[in-house]
Amino acid sequence: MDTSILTQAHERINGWFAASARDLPWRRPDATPWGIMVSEFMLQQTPVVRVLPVWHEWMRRWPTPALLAAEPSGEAVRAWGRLGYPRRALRLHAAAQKIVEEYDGAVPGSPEALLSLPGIGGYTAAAISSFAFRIPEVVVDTNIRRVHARLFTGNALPEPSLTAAENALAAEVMPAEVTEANTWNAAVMELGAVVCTARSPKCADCPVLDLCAWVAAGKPEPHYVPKGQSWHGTDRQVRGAIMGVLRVVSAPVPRMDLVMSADATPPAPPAPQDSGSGTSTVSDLSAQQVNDAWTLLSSLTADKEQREKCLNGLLADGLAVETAAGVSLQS
DNA sequence: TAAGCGTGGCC
DNA sequence: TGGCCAAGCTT
Repeated sequence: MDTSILTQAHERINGWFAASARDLPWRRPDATPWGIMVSEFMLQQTPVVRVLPVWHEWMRRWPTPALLAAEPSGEAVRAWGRLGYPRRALRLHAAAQKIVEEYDGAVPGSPEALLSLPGIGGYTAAAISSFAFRIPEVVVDTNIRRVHARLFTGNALPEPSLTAAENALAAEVMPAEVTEANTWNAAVMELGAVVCTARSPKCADCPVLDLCAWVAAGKPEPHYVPKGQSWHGTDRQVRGAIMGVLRVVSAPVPRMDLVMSADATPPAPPAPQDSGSGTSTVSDLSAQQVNDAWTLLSSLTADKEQREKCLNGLLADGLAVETAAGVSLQS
């Protein structure tokens, strides 16, 4: 790698970040390691705009790992809302418990300790180390991989799955100086998120347009066809619809109601409990939400067998529990 | 290693 | 309209 190219890329991309980065709450000086960790969990496969309101609510409700750890995991799953991949909420809750038990309630600063927590893999461990503790780990996410693929390799897209070569390249192009390296991690990610996007990149706004190997090569097409995610009729769709019901009801739902909801004679939708004590957050949820979730579940073209399989999967994953009264989130 | 795992906005 | 895509992790 040409060192003068690298030096220019460092200066320009970090300069661009300083001038035009989005003002995100987990990037502010008052952001805590816990707040940054929560944001990293939520941002796994989920866009910033959808994370923002949920992150604020979590920080208001659970400003420390100990406060989250003290609640049932079902509360975390419920508060996860519609961010998707609710297992992340379960793992974040479990991670908070481990932080309390093994790290005295403080998010650990070492990449190795972070990696030992549930739901934290290579990317998230490096990201928390760099963003929260200013340890210049090599951060490699999908945005960074795409920027590297275009700017340095000359490809339209990164490889289908993370390769050793991509990791090596990411390490090679990191600035040597600590502060500059940490900024670089955030800056390249930001560039990929807002300028060097997957579809229709905004090259006119790019601070390294004239350095870009992909542009120099005439923007060749991707060297492979990305395989799309199917959705209609999948287990994921059914699981999501079941979770959608469980999130908005306050009482356990009989197993057979969940399994048979699409039949010719669907059972009545479960009604929300009366608020009574006034302390339940569930009581704030409207009957409309319950009705919508139930309608969605009922509308799916899934047979009894698939519903049963999906429900059992959710129970096996710990996203739901079953008692004599029926199925509910963990409480 | 590849498949499985939610959700909603965008073009 | 519908496939594509988003700060991945786990098995």
